[in-house]
Amino acid sequence: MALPSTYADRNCSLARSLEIVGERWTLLIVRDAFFGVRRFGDFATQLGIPRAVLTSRLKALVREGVLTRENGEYRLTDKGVALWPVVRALMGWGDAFYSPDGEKRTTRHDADGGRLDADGRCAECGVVVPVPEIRVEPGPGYRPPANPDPVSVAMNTPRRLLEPVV
Amino acid sequence: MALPSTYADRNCSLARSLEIVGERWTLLIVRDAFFGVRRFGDFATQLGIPRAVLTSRLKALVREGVLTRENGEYRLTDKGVALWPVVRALMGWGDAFYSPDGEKRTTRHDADGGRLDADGRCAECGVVVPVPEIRVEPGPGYRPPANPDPVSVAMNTPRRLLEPVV
DNA sequence: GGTTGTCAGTTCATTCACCGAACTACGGCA
DNA sequence: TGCCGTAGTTCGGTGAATGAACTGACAACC
Repeated sequence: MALPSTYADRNCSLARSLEIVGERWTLLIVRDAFFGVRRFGDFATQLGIPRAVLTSRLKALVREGVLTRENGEYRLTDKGVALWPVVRALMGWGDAFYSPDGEKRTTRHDADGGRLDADGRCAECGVVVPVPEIRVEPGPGYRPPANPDPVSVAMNTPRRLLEPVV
Repeated sequence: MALPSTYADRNCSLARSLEIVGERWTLLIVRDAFFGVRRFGDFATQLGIPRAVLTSRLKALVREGVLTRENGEYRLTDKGVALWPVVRALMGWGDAFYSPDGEKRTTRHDADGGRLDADGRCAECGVVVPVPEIRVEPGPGYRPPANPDPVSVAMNTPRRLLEPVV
């Protein structure tokens, strides 16, 4: 998004956040990182994003401390992992209003298999499950794509968040 | 944002949500609506957004059922109010990483004055407070602007969400 | 050593969206 | 009738996104 740097309303953290993650593609890159995508080429093929734009976005995310870049792999930092409630809230809203057959992805507590509610709390044990212990799997609203690329296939296989797709 | 309409990953509600609220300015307009802004001119002055862009965004939000337009006033629908967790999550992340003196806005349960946690739950009575019963007031990280416009002044006065600024 | 392939990123011409300022439409109202 | 405020629209200039082609580094293989 890149609101004007001399932004009028400096008193809103929403505006501040959007300066970082509000630009086009950025939050989708972060989502892919949660789902285990780490390599430049995998982001590019999964998102269909122009490579120049991907380069620019990854640089910005590394500069802002949302991702780290270590020997060719991009990974979420703690600051990046802290974006999970944002991703969860947006996925929840989309599921609620644009997915008539139910959520497209189900999240569970990997340890006991309990479903997670809108706040990320496990229905079995009641704790707010940390991101690395969340398992994601296709939900009732999921529709398999016609020509899936290998990265998408891996992403839609039941898996824990942050685990590499390799 | 307006991702290409022939979007590759139709299986992600995050992408679907971003098609609606991911464009530049859109979420700031929604935030203003939560804070009681209802009139075209008030959105324009408070956000400093080009009027043509504001027209386009408001039309899109009405078309998508996030806002209604009734005799010159734009208001959040239930679908729009359902975006509150998204706004709250983004404000929380910005507060956590870009506001060293603490949150810029504090949310309370208007009935008993209890602080709300990250999930919107009242520290006093423990319930998840419905949006119209949430009171917002400047927090410890708030910095009064130099030349505040009347709309900003009204928005930064303690008030309940959705109450008109007039 | 040379060929082939892959991966990560750059370059470039085109298209598109945003920007700011000026302009229009329209309803009060005196 | 003239003036003012609100809510938009129009328009030329500018910057960013797009997609395709290109570069350069590196490794495997023969």
